[in-house]
Amino acid sequence: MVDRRRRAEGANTYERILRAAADLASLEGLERVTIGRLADELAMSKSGLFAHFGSKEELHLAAIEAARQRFVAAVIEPALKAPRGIARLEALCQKCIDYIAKPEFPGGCFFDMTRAEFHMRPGPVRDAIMANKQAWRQLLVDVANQARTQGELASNTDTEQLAFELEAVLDLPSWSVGDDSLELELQRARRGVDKLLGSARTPAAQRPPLAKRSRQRVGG
Amino acid sequence: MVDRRRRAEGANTYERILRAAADLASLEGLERVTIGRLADELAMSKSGLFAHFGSKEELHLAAIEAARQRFVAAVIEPALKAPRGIARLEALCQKCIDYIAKPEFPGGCFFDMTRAEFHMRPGPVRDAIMANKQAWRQLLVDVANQARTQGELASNTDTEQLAFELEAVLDLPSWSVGDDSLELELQRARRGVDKLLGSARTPAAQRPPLAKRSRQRVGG
DNA sequence: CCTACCGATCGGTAGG
DNA sequence: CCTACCGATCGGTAGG
Repeated sequence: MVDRRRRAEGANTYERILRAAADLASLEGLERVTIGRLADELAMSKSGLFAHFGSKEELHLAAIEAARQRFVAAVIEPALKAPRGIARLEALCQKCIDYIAKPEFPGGCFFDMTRAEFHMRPGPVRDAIMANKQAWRQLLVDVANQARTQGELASNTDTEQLAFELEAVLDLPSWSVGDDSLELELQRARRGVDKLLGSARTPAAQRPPLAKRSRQRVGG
Repeated sequence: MVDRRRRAEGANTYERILRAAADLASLEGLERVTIGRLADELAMSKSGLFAHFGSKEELHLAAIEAARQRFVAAVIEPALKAPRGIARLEALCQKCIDYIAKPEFPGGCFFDMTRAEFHMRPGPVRDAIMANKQAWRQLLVDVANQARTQGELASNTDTEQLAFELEAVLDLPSWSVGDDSLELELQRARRGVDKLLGSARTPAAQRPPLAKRSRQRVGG
């Protein structure tokens, strides 16, 4: 039964370890992703688990890479189906909110959590986390620039400022995961995104607000 | 020399422990504020330090209370010197940015860090951290309500939405403390605050933007 | 405030 | 992938 399920999920041990590691990191931070706790959770011996990695730091780096792939699959790939420009920028924001609403990681956003934990701890782990957050910011800037070039955002739009503001409202609800306030905070994030895009949008590029749409079409 | 300095700072052992605990928590999280590390840093024995508290959880709770007092002294008390309403709301935002720019805590905001760390870990520590964050949000709402009542914010302003958006842009620069991007992120936060207050402000309540003022008068 | 100590857990290794 | 083990550190206690 267990063997069948494992085969059906196509998850080998290495992948199962990294999934459990990223999930646990989103709940309590990478610091608490210890070899002993993971081994217990996966019903393995410590050394059996550890043998997949050269060190705890290598386990952390592998968990970050696994989390990156999950974020890309949950947020970026679906949003890239939307046409270039304002529709794609909106889709990125919507998918990012969905990714917290129906948590890909049980504790909220893996990268918000680990950035908080490691931002003052120099080393490869910090660098990998920060590189992912910077790539996300840059993606927002790039897609906003496309929208501006296409005439969907006002020509004087400061797209780096806009990306900062979008990231700010998209990040905040992470800390309400597991709390009664989550739905309200997510709705405020949706409205915040709408306000930011609405005020930068040119009249020709008006669309119904995110906060009032129950589902968004992202097909391209 | 050391004795003289201690007396001059008026810091007894208990206060010194809690200051070091909150500082370290802002850098690496409360999890890493261990009795052994604190004792080393303060040149005390583990048990001598531990004797001030009933448990590690009590130490954590005391550190949170000490951090609250430092936040109040650094941000809230100075801002409350500004007159009620929009000036006070602006002063709260400015002082909150200053509190990251010239860090009261070496790792950025103690409460941003510990909220990330504990939001999914039920218990008194989580509750105390969340209560502080909620009180800050509610203060923003209350002061915004005063501004609206005084006719400085448009009568249809959703002050809970505004407080969410202000908190979002004020929180984000915390994660750039210790990074080259800090100054730029702080400037974006200032501009974000200006945009939010500017678009909610009534024409009668226009003021020069935060982002362009080198210093703000907060006297009442 | 100290020394001395407890069992549990940490990251990691030896050897298979 | 396992058992068995290492020294270091954890939170906490005994006794002064």
